[in-house]
Amino acid sequence: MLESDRKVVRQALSAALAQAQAKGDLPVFPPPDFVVETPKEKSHGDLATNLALVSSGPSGLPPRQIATALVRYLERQPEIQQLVGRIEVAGPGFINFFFREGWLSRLFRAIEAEGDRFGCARAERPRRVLLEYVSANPVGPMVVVNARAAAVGDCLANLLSAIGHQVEREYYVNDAGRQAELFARSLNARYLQLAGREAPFPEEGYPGEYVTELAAEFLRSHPELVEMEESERVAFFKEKGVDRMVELQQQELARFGVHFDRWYRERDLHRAGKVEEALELLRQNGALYENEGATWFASTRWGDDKDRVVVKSDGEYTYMAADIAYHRDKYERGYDWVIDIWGPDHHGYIGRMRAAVAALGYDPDTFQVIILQLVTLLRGGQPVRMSKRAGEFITLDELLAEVGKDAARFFFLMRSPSAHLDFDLDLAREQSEQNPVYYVQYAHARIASLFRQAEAAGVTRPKASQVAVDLLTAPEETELARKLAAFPDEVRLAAERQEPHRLTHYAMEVASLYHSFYAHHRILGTEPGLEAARLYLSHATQVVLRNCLRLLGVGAPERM
RNA sequence: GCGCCCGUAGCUCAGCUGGACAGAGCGUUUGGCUACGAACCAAAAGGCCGGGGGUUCGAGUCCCUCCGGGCGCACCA
Repeated sequence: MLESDRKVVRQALSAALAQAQAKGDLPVFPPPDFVVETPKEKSHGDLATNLALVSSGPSGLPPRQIATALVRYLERQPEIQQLVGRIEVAGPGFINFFFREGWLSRLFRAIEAEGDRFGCARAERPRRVLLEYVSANPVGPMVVVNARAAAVGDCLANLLSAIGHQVEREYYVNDAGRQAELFARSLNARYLQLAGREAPFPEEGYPGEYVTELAAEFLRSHPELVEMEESERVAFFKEKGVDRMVELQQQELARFGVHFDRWYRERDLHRAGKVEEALELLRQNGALYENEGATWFASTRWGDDKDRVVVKSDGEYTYMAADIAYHRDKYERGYDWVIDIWGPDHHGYIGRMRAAVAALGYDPDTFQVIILQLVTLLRGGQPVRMSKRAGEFITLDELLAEVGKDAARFFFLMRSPSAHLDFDLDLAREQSEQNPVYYVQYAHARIASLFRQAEAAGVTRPKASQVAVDLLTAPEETELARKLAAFPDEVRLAAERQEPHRLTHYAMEVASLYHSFYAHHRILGTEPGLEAARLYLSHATQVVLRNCLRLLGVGAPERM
């Protein structure tokens, strides 16, 4: 049901309860939390509520008795009389609402009026959100787990925007740490080797082929580096080599349809003195102390398990020092909701970062971490073993070449972020016609084809206000329409709970209901009123599918 | 040892913050194209929701406990 209709019912219920209590038909108790939802079972009406059930405890009355009293007051309300044809008390004490046909007309008109915006909403309290995700070290190509983070983060950003928040997407580039140093030295070694010099490869360096390719690129563009001082050359690679890697990562993600508003460089954080600043602020807040030559952050005072070192005894900052400064900077830039997507190997990090946010004087509840579980690629039913350190892994580009952008994104978004994902490459590639993504896209393309056919026959889609919705009475028609009406709700739920996978499931349900409708009912060439109504239902389905796929970042093809 | 995630159909997973008979995709079996796309539809088989306690009118969902799997617990990033 449309959210606006649901709101009407919810308010009517609250009013009915208050009136029944005022008149003494029900004892006085504080209004409980209750839900107004679309029942799974269609014989239970268009909307149902558990108000009477949850009132049983506080009132001491049997649920059905409460429900009966509430219904008496509901039926007197003009808003309900207009909207609802029948109200029943069912099961243990549910109140079920059966809507008049007018709701379908309202759905069509809403879709006509809102078009591409159908499903979106204005937030009651819009927030400035900074969503940070992927943030892989700039030392190699995107790997599969980064791709999942990219898909999830991108979709989440779309969702939060859709419910009215102001969202910015950010990628944190760790270009100042040990990994960047190792990468530079690996690049340096390959460069010298290609130039015909003796050069030992660093012990924990990056052995991947891409490093050699990048070295070759530098040898062509900067042959003079051979004569440069070793430390100077490494510094050059740490700067330019990393920059080039970041560029390659940007291009790779762009091919996946993922774009960031900002690539935030850790390097800049250090150069602008923001790490010192942040630590100074912590010091002023009494959050730092010295012990055994190191500087510690007393994070336990803000709920962490143990205190953390921020400046090592050798004078170097820890990774965390920079990260504290980075998160402070996010707040300084004015965001009031900071969301990070991290891998499961970082979950032990949440407590200390939360503590840091609090110690800096910000509300830790505005800081949220989504832990995204890992991906296992399956080939021939067997996991594909990967090791970044050994230089053996499947890159995002390789995945795209194998299964395509739409299938990859859809697969990544099919599971809850907190669940491990098994990605079956054989299924995604060799049996691509079996993929859920094609099933959904097919429904969209099929509707596009229908309208091409209609156009050739000189039939045009009517205005929503002209559709005789009472002609849509078959179960395949009403069930489809009910599902379409739930779209704004689905978007809101997926956004509020940060669960993009709801959308892929919803899309499959809509596609399934449409295919069933299509198989059971002739559209073109039926009696004109019916033809128009079914065309409009098809149009509405297409709008919802397109909007849903756009939120997912998956294409909605006209032909396939 | 402590913390987090996960145990639901043969496989991979949903399950609307506690609701009305437990769902989907893949796989298996069977049927359906001389009108709009068969990348589709229809039907069937398949489950003590890991085990055991508890809270509740009501538990796959919340609490306790045990079992099994994954990942964390650095002056690494």
